[in-house]
Amino acid sequence: MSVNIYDVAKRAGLSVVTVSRVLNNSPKVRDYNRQKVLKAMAELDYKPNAAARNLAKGDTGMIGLVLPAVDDPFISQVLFAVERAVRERGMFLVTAFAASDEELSHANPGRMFLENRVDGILILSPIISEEYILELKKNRFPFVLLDQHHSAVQAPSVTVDNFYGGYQATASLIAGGVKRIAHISGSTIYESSVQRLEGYKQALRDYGLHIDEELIAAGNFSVESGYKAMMGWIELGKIPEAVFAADDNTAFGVMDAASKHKIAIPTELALIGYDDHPFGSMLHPALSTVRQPTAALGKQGVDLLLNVLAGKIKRAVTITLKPEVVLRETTRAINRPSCDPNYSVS
Amino acid sequence: MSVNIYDVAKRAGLSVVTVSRVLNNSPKVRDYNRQKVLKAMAELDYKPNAAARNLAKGDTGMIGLVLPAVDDPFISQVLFAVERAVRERGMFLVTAFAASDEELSHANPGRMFLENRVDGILILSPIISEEYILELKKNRFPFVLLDQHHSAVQAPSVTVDNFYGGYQATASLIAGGVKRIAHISGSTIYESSVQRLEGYKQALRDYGLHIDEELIAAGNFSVESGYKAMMGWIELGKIPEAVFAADDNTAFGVMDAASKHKIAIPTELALIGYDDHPFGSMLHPALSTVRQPTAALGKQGVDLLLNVLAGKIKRAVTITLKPEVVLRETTRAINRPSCDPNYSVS
DNA sequence: TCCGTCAATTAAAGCGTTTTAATTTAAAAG
DNA sequence: CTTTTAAATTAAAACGCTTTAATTGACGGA
Repeated sequence: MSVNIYDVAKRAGLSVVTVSRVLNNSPKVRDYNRQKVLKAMAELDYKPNAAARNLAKGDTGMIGLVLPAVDDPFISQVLFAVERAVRERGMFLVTAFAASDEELSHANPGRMFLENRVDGILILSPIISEEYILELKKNRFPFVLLDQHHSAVQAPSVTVDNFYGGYQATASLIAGGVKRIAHISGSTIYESSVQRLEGYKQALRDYGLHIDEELIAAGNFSVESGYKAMMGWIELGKIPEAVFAADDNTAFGVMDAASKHKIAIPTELALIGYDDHPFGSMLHPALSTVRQPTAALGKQGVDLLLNVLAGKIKRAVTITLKPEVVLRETTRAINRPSCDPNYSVS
Repeated sequence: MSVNIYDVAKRAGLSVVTVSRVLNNSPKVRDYNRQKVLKAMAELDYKPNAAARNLAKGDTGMIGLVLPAVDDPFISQVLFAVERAVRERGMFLVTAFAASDEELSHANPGRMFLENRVDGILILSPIISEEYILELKKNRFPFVLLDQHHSAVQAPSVTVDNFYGGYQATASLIAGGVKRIAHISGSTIYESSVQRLEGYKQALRDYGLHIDEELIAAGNFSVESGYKAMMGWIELGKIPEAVFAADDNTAFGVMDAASKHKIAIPTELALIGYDDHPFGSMLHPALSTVRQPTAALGKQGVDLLLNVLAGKIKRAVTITLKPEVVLRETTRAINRPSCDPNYSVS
């Protein structure tokens, strides 16, 4: 049916091993013969059979990525970075989305390693169950955790320092000369939310500012939660001078509420988000934010997994990356006149 | 090293074929024996080797998806739908993102079929080159086009009726009692943009409205392009009564500009976008839009490809799906008082 | 009791590669 | 010109499963 390595060998007048060597660009093939093989391949339109190669070599050349099925720029960016890194290493990416934790633990990712479909998996889902991770460990299936601290279980992982991000975001607000700084948190089931909140608190403490629990609202990484929190403060007549939102979505909600009540940003209200959502830079005023190293997260995650696969990793190493504050127009920078008309809104 | 089918057979006291039959749940295994096999598998923690199965069966159990690496809800939603459909059919999804057309044509997707990594591929990228498609056809590699009309090349595809969407969006604006309706198009290199524009024009014609070329702005599916277009009309003193934006991003830009100039939506300016971006429903006012059947697109795409793989498809069929107008607060519906204070902005 | 039939099982070949070990060829050294 | 060494090639086994064809076994009818 389809042309195989024997057909190529016959056409080239050489043995299959020579053909195989060319396929795996082994150095021990005379250049003259290599050309003959290449020519035969081209003439026959030969395509190596991946299954056969995998079987013989004992690996799959594929990496699995488990991630939540949510349309979020952070997730997307990491996904792109992982795919690119995997591709650049000559491998392929198999994606397994999980709508729920339940689905995640049992359906696809399970099959992915139960059927030996991939050489190893990366797990981006923040709500992966400990049980699932333990199962992977028990089965000695290679994996790396992305952006999650699983304190209970030792596992190789690449994370982003959310405490640092929260601290820096708050500090950059403080640097604008503002004192009553509110925070709208993300869902507290995520460790990242908790860390950002802690960073916020620590910054306030370090700069001698009061921590007002009434200015800490519980959000859930949604536009709506930001809108509601801000509306709550407005209705209470307790409008903060600045808001550190747990993510940009939340910040967009704050902007929406502020715009509705003619609260000028950043003169009356300074604002900073988190995640560097692409929309942020297009709004007027443009949203200050904390940019996560998504590209590095993806790339280093893949590298770490590859090292695990190569057996180069002894213990459960954790790589921690630092996010970066991006100041745009919703914050008042130190050197920026706070009443510059360019920064007033509508 | 790892436990294989022979180990299971030995443990169960049966032959490998019986074990294989159980694996493929063939009916011709006595239930008593099936239990023995299952028990042995569990005891030995047996995991079938996918490569070996693929080699023996002649397929890979994998579907490839080629798509652009852009963070866009439409893309994400189709991706989720495809992954789910693929998973539900017991297969796996291999994703290949392409940052550019160049990268798309030559790098990953090429390898995907050159190495027989997948049984077939779905192509979501709107800017796939004709050359690439022809190469797939020439190689008789099974594929299905998603959301793209490739008039030049006959190929099985699932598309969404953008003309219809543009027409309905415009018609819904007209139904609100508005006459001077502007349009901000998407990049005209996309057939979808052209179709939406044509639908818009046809609606104007059908309702006896004048087509004013000055009210047709060239956008590119970005917040910025919407902002600029709207600002352009404002500066020209030629503010339309309504805008049909080629996508929600563009509409967000329009809202931003309107808010900056205290133009009330929908009383002074009615607005409708396209794509049903999750943000749209969270804004105040909530954005009216055209929802694309992303779930159906993904699912039917997979089904069509599977039919192609099964050899059930004779000619290059094209399935066309219809989008759906979602009216929220930025449009004035017929039965809705156009001056209701709830709909005025800031 | 024997034979035929059907169902269930087994033996063996094959899927397309890689890889180890053995062999041939070429080149260099004596 | 022979021998030694290295380089390149070849033969054959292995990877783990599926599948075709052959075999065994059980059962009922004559």
